[in-house]
Amino acid sequence: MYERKIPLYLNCGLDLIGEVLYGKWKIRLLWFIHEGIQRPSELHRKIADASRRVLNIQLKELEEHELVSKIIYPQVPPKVEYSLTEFGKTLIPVISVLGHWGDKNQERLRDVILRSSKNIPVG
Amino acid sequence: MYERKIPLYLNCGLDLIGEVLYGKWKIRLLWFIHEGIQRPSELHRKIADASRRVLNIQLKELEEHELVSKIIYPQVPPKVEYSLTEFGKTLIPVISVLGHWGDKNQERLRDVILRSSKNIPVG
DNA sequence: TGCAATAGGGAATAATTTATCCCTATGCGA
DNA sequence: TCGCATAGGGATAAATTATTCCCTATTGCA
Repeated sequence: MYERKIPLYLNCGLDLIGEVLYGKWKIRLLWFIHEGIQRPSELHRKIADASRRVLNIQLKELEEHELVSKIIYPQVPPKVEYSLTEFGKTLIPVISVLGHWGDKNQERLRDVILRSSKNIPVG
Repeated sequence: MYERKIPLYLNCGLDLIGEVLYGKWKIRLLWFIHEGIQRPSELHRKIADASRRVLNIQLKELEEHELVSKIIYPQVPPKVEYSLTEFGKTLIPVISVLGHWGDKNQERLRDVILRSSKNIPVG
């Protein structure tokens, strides 16, 4: 397992929420699970850009952080279902706020992000 | 300059806000600037854990994303001041929501994060 | 039998992000 | 003159995160 070399910063609320939400696909995972997409294979299909591997790893972290819970049905072929814990559900309004801000400012954001990524000076 | 090899995902609002807020120190920078700490040297002192270099880079990205604006006073020794743009100010309530959730759940978060980072199974 | 679907781990590598170190430049005060 | 403060860039190394590829196992279906 990977061992951190730079310590975590857990001083304030912003550090803490950052720690559990930081990860390329985590917010999306939480959101899709919230929307009822609960089986790993479905999540993989929905988030096709991500490698299966990372999704598994990030799901496990979400579980360790008690944001989602996992039920393994003793069947073959295997069946697994994720759902939000009560704690995880409290994050949904927070994620909503993020999403709304992004949606509301879509055009401008797309514009500045693309311009910045191409390193075009601000006109 | 670094050239991306994996394309950006700019589909929904969550992707977009992620793109501008992703970066180890960006939220903190926005917050401190919001609180009136505006000169680079002050920001460096406040965020002492970060290397000066990255702060400069992330400030420049925030500027390219039109969240902060920069005034360079033609003086020696140089004087520079950052402030939030109108657009940047609209992010403050969003960051507040993040911070509040983190503050409210401080203890639990600290607990699960530390446990997870030490790879101790959920008891 | 051969292949798809299911869930997921190991190892190695690539991509990306941060950190470290050193350099420029100027005026002020000891 | 020496050293500090100011702001910030270049090159390179280190740390972190994500991707790719390959492997396990079982049942059902053609």
